[in-house]
Amino acid sequence: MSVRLGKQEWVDAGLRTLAGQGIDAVRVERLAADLKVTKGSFYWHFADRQALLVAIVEAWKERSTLEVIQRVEVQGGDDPGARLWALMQIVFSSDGRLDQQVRAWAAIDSLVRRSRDHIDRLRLEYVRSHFEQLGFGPAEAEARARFCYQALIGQFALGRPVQSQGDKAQLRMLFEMLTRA
Amino acid sequence: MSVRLGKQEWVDAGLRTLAGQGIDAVRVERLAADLKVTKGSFYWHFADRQALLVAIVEAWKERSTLEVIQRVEVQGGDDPGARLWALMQIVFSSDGRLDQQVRAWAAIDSLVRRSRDHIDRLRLEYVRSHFEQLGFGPAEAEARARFCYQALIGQFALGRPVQSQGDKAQLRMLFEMLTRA
DNA sequence: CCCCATCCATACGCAGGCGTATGGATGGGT
DNA sequence: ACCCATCCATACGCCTGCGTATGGATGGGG
Repeated sequence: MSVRLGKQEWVDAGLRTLAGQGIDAVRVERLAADLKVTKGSFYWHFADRQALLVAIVEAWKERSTLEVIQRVEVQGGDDPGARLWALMQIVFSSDGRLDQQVRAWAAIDSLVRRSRDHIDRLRLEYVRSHFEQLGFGPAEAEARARFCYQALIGQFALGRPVQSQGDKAQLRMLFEMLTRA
Repeated sequence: MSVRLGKQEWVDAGLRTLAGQGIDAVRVERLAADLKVTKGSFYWHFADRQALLVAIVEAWKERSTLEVIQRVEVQGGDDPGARLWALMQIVFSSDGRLDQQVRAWAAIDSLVRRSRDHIDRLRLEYVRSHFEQLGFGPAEAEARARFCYQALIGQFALGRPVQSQGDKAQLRMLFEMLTRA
């Protein structure tokens, strides 16, 4: 045999399909074709399709936030302003298709909605802490963090990641607007 | 007979289902059950499912923007600042589920993507004109409008329309941040 | 060497959804 | 009264996808 599969490969394939085609394209026979096996393999690793969907949400929860935070901690340095700017640059130029499809899914499935809410709270708290370190009061930090995070998610939904030089200039304007007392 | 149906009823039912369950739940036999007819009716009015989907996108394009602009023109008054504030209040407290599902759909279907891009340009231009009337230069107005619009779309994706008094206070902070020189 | 655990292929029944074919029902015009 | 256009119901064939049952392949431990 070439390679035996584990649950992980199925979850990864599911995440790829979810990001590109939406949750409804995540079907076991389709993934099996992508992985060049039959669904006999799938039903060895999973009880049913729903079990895969749950595993996909869990994987999204684990990966979606931690990896960004880690990149920020590495690139950002000590200054909270610099860290916030690094965070915005990283996250505003990232893909976001997976995030968007998870959200569309959350609007339909209440289980996914709970996971999304949890992740949103984590991320918002992370952003909020930066504004707090910049000296803003509780209400101000909360509002600015929310606006910053909403603008990010909105950019995902608009389907236009920051790439051009003009986009970057606009992003800098946003940063300065958000950090100006 | 109770009432004979036209294309309009099917499109309306499609929009309702799209907003609540996503585009993949928009299936002709399902809508037929909702409308208490059989799909014999559907295939009288439409060539196939794809024709309905096209009609749904067109209906979204027509309704999604004009009705908001009309409400703003009525409520807003003459002052561009007041009109912008009215726009934000109206639109940030609206539902947004349809908008979100259209965007998730646009991420998959290139035809829908073109319609979405068109609508986004229209709305952005409308918001931008307000900032221009407030005295901001081209680049400033463009950037502020974009962030305002992104924050709105992001709120839709977060699934939390403005309702509480605290939400409203935060929205006011956003307004003042966006309109402050 | 062989046996058992692990992993996958094949084949089946079932359900849901698409599109078509055909026949009824209804109502307005003449 | 009749007829025709409009609209809908019913029934069918087809395909896709889920979940199950069963048997085959592979590889490591006794």
